[in-house]
Amino acid sequence: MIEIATQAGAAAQPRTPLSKARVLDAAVALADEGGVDALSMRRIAQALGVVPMALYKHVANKNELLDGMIDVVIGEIDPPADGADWKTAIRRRVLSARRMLLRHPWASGVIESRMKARANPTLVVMEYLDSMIGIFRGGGFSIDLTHHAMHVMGSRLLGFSQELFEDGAGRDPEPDMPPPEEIAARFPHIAELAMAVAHDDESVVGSGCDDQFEFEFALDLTLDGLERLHGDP
Amino acid sequence: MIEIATQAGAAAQPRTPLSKARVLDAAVALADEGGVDALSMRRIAQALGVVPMALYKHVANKNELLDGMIDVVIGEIDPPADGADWKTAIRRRVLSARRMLLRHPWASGVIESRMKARANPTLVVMEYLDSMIGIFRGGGFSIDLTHHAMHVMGSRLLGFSQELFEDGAGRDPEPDMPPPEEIAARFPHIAELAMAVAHDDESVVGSGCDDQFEFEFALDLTLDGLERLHGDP
DNA sequence: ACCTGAACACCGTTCAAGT
DNA sequence: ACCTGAACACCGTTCAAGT
Repeated sequence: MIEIATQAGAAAQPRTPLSKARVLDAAVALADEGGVDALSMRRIAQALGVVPMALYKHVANKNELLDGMIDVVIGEIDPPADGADWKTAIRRRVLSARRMLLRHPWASGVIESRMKARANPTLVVMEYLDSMIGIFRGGGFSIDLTHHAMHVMGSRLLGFSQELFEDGAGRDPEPDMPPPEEIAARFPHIAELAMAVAHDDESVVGSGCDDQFEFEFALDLTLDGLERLHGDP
Repeated sequence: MIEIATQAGAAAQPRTPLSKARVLDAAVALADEGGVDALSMRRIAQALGVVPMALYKHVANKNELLDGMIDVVIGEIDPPADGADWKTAIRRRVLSARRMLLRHPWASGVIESRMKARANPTLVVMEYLDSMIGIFRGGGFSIDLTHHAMHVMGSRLLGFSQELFEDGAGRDPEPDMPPPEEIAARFPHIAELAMAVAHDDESVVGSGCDDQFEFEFALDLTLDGLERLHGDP
């Protein structure tokens, strides 16, 4: 009876044994809902009903955990559509990657921080890059142009927007900020642009700026540029 | 005598009173030499010969410190060259920003993390953006095209390379990485590219890839694309 | 042999005690 | 009134003690 009672009590925390996949899934879920700041070894362990040290049996350290989380989300990107020309194949895959990033807003920051830390790309990321290179090569790009294309695309290959600022809506008004009219007077060009954009599409609430449109605009400008270089060498 | 001895002892730590500028300069210097991970309130205080809490008289918290550091390095970017057409004016300024980023490798990460935190851009950053918008407008860009141009340029306006990976040289060989020949077999397109690049310019040691050239290549492809949109609407 | 609690060396920031 | 040391609530990770 004592054993049964103990098992009933243990049923609150999952009985399925810990695995690397379960640790990574818990970490991704935690980051999805609370952002990357809410991600700590202690908190992942708590979510799994496990003592913090138990995690270190499945991931060597936090960096390996982050790499594993990257692999999980990269795996969500659609495989390359076959039969399409290089331009639409690249385009579709990048847009799929962007949808993944919108589901996992923490991912771009984690990927970037792992790059800055001079970490090696994971095998999953290399697989992704290899397949992207293959699309350019299959489209008839020379090795040199493919090399340049990979640099030109850069993080956009993974759906990064490369914008300076995120959507401005829902930002805390800072106390030391001058009032809007003074801002407008000091930065006339920003004010002019903000006015025009706000007036342009009144339908969209918030930023008054269609992120998806701007992303595709920039992506197409880049792909068109590459196509031109590919066409007349 | 005791007072003199005390002053002589105090001469080891700077006697000039603390100011926001001195705090920021110390923080920038610390980040320049040790990276952003070496940056902590406690360590800045130590470098200034001051108790940690003394910093909070000049910066409200660490976020305000980071914003101040951003302002310091943005201030190092050359002012816009007047008399030049829009394209060379933008080009020169972006290249100046890139030189700044190479001097302060931590800056891009700090700027990005402040963006992700949905912080408002500082007045110094807004001044920079306002002047960049002004260059496009002065070059005859319509409001709409200027708006798109600012999105297309994105973080490249501040000299960001937007590359997926930094220079691969000097990276720790990870233990779980397969041997090079297996990598080459699993990722044939990457291998082909790496071989070609390494063979291409044997003069450059390390990555075998000219970062400055690739940056300008991508920048010019973008500016050419904008010029084309500007020219034939 | 395995698991894990306590401990270590940090961190940003608060707060009360001391001058 | 001002300054600051100790303390708080964290963090990733080590390590020895207990089973």
